[in-house]
Amino acid sequence: MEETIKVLVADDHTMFVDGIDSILKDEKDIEVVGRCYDGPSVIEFLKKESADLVLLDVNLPEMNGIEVCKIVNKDFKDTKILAISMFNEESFVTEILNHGAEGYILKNTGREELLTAIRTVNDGKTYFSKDVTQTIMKSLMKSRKASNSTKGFIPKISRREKEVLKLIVEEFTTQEIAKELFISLKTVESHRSSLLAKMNARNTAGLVRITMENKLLD
Amino acid sequence: MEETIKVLVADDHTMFVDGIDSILKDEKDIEVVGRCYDGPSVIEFLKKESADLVLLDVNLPEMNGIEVCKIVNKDFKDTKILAISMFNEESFVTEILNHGAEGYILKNTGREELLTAIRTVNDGKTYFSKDVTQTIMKSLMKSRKASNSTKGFIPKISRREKEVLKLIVEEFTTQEIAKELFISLKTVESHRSSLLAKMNARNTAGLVRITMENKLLD
DNA sequence: ATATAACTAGGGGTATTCCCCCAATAAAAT
DNA sequence: ATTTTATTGGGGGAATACCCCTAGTTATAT
Repeated sequence: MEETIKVLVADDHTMFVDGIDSILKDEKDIEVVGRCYDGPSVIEFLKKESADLVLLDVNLPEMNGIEVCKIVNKDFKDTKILAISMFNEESFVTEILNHGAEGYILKNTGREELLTAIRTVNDGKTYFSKDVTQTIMKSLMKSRKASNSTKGFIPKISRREKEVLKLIVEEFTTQEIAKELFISLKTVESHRSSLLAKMNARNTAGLVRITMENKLLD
Repeated sequence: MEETIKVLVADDHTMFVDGIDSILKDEKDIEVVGRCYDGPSVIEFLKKESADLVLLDVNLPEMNGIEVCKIVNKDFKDTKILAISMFNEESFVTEILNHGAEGYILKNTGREELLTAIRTVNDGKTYFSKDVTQTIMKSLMKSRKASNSTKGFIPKISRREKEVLKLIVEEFTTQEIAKELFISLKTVESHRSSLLAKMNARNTAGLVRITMENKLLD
C-alpha cells in the first residue's frame, strides 16, 4: 500500500475518539485527518478536506448517523462509510446499511478487527462484525416472514388516502378528518373503506398496525 | 510521585479498553495491570493481584457496576473505584456513588481529564466530570417533582391488560377478545378504557400507535 | 381517446367503540 | 392490618366506525 488511508473519526465521545486515535496512529498506512463530534461537522469537514473513509458513530448528536450517511453518499461519493455503534440493534444496522454504509462494526470490536475493517472497506469491499452478520441474518428472516404474513404487499396508497391514514394514526375521528381536509364525512368514510380493503385490515387497529409495521407514512 | 498507580480497566467494549490502554501507557506514573470484560472477572482479578484503582464501567454484563462496587468496597478497601459510563443518567450516578465509588466520569471525557480523574481519585479525593456534577445538582433540586415532561411515560400495564392490548392490535373486536379470554364483554370494555386512560389515548388508533412506538408487547 | 384509478359524496343500516355510572372479589403492596 | 391495584362484571346511552349500495367529476395512464 503506497498511499495512506485518510480517516475521519466521527463520534461524540471524546475519550473514544482519543482511543481510536491512539490505535490508528501506530499504523503507517492509516492517517486520522480529522475528528468530529457531531453530524454537521462531518459534512463541514468533507466540504473543505477529503477523506477516504469516515468512521461514523450511528448515534451522533444534532444529526444522526443515518442522515450523515445519506448526505455523504450523495455529495461525497469517493468517501466510504464504516459505521460503528455501541448497539447491535437490528433497526440501526439495517437502516444505515440501506443508506450506503459499507461496513458496520461494534464498539466492543478489538484493535485488530478495527484495522481489518478499515482496510477492507477502503478496498471497496464490505465488512461486518460477526455479531452484526448474525443480526442482519435475523432481520432478513423476519422481513421474509413479515412479507409472507401480509400476503403479498400493500397496493399503492394514493396521496389523499395517505393524508387520511396519517390523521387516523394521529387519533383523529372521521369527523375531525373531514374538517381538517375540508371534505365531507362520507368522503372520508369512503377513503377509510378503501384503506381497509387495500391494506386487508378489519378495523382501525389493523390500519394503524400495518401502517407502523410497513412505515407507510415515511 | 514515586510509585506507579496500578489501574484495572473493566469495560465490556474491547475497543474502549484498547483506547484507554493506549492513553495510559504513555503515562509514567500509571500502569494498567489488568483488563476485565465483565463484573465477576474484576472480583477474580482482585483476589489474585492488587490494584490501586478500578476504572469501572457502570453497565457491565453478568454483574453490573453497582454490584461490583459494593463487593470491592467491602472486600478490597484499598482499591478505589472510578466509575465510568456512556450515560449521564441520574439514577446510575447517584446509585453507584452511594455504593462507594470515589469518582464518576463520562466516556466523552477527554484524555487529560481522564488522567486528572485517575490521579485525583488515587490521592483519596473524589472526582466528578462537570456534566456529572450538574446532574447531581439537578437531582437534588427536583428530587420530588414528578416527571411530567417525560413525553413517553406510560404507567405500568397489567398482565391482563397486555393480553387484551395484544388482541386489539391483532384486530380482534371486543366480542372476540371476550371469547378468546373467556371473560365478559364488559370486562374487556373495562380493560379497554383502562388502557385508553393509562396510555392517554383517545381511541383504538392511539392504543395501537403507542403500543408500536413503545414496543409494549415485546 | 378511452379506459383506469382517484376524489368526491350521498342514503341507510348495523356493529363497535367509547363514555358515564356502578360494585364485588382477589391479589399485592404498604 | 390496611390500603391500593387488578380483575371481574353490569346497565344504559352517545359517538364512531364499518358495510352495503350508487354515482358524478377529475386526473392519469395506455
